[in-house]
Amino acid sequence: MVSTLEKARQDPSSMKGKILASARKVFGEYGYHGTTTRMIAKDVGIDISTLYYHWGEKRDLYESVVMDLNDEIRQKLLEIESKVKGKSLTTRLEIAIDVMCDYLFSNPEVSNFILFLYFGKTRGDSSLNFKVSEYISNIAIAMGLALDKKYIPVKAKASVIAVWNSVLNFISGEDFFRPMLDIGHDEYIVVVKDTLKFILIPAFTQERNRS
Amino acid sequence: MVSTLEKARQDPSSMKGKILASARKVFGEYGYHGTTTRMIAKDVGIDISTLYYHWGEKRDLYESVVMDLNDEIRQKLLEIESKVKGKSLTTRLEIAIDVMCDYLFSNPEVSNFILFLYFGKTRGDSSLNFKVSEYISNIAIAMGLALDKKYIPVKAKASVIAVWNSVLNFISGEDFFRPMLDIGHDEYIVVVKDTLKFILIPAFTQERNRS
DNA sequence: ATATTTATCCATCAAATGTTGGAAGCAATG
DNA sequence: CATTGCTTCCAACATTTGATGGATAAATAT
Repeated sequence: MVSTLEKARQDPSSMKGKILASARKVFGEYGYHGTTTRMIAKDVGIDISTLYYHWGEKRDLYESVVMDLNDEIRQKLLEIESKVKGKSLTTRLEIAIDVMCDYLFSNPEVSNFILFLYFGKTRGDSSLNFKVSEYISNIAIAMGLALDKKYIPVKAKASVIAVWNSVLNFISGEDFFRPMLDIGHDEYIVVVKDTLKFILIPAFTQERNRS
Repeated sequence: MVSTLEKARQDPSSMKGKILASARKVFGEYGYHGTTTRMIAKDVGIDISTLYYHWGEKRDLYESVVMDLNDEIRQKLLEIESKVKGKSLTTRLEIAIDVMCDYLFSNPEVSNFILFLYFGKTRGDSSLNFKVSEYISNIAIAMGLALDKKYIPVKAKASVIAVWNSVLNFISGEDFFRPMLDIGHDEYIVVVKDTLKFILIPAFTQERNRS
């Protein structure tokens, strides 16, 4: 399963690849239960049987999307990790925010999909395990919030989670929030980046002397 | 519709009230499409026909939940507004975070429901308008982030949105995030409040001198 | 006590949805 | 050309799901 999945990723022009891309998109918009196999097939432009021929059950297709996303995000985080090496904490945060925002704004269905995964239950089968856990730890280390790889403070992890969530929310909630701000898409991107930096950088860079 | 809705809120022991509460819970867990009318009926402990007798179509029930939540949240925000009056900015933020966290941790289905509303599309009919817009502005004013009620800076609004989202995410994502932190529920609440304060208070209280 | 309204359930329907079988196209191979 | 294997579509099936009609009981009114 994994090998065929990777093949589909490597060749987005193949039918399996096209289906996977559409599935990601539609699942991301409507969630698991909100998506019908017919919707995905229609998005690809094929008959529903063809979809089943390539991917089997709906659940299997869904899980393939999860694994696919897992890989893609791990790669993105590795990219960030290498880019921030040796920089100051402020610069590290700025780079991380910029790279993640650029990536997610270019692939908005990604953050939507992940949020569904976090907060929505799927009837019947137990929820999938999206391996954020290791990501969080890696980010904490890359950001310099944890010194010892063995022991990462709860506060550091929680902070990373908060940041990660903020990013996802701004991207996924654009349709909801942008009208409130009464600005265009491009300006929205700038505002999001600025706001994230405005909120996050002081927290992590200043000395804390609070109760 | 509104009057009957309010009646149901006022009397949670009535059948309409019990259905509304169950609907809120199940819709919050599984989203609109993930929820079946039979699931709600089962949660209440009644036959599906009885549910339809009281609330009519699924969509109507769903919209009633939205309106119900709207009222409840508006009330919560008014409560916060009165509590923070005259306090320092730091204290205002602390109070707001505490009150909202306490409320949402006691009613976890609320934040889940709202997140579905933000990020999930529902097939067919257009999305409901959850009136966050006015909330955001009111909070910005109550927090002292905006001086002029007529003109609220984009940055202030965006900041409030970020805060609001962070709270919702931590509460809704407890099942997902708490295992990463390897702590219990009560400690999780403490960590969430601390993390939010840790991140948010410096951002809003310090003088900013950034590019 | 009788009539009327209200509330609940059982059985059922129609549409939507996940899934499959089989026929038909199509390319490569012998 | 015939055969084989791969791909696609049409049609259909079984289940789920939103929704309703009608019988029955419980409450209320007259």
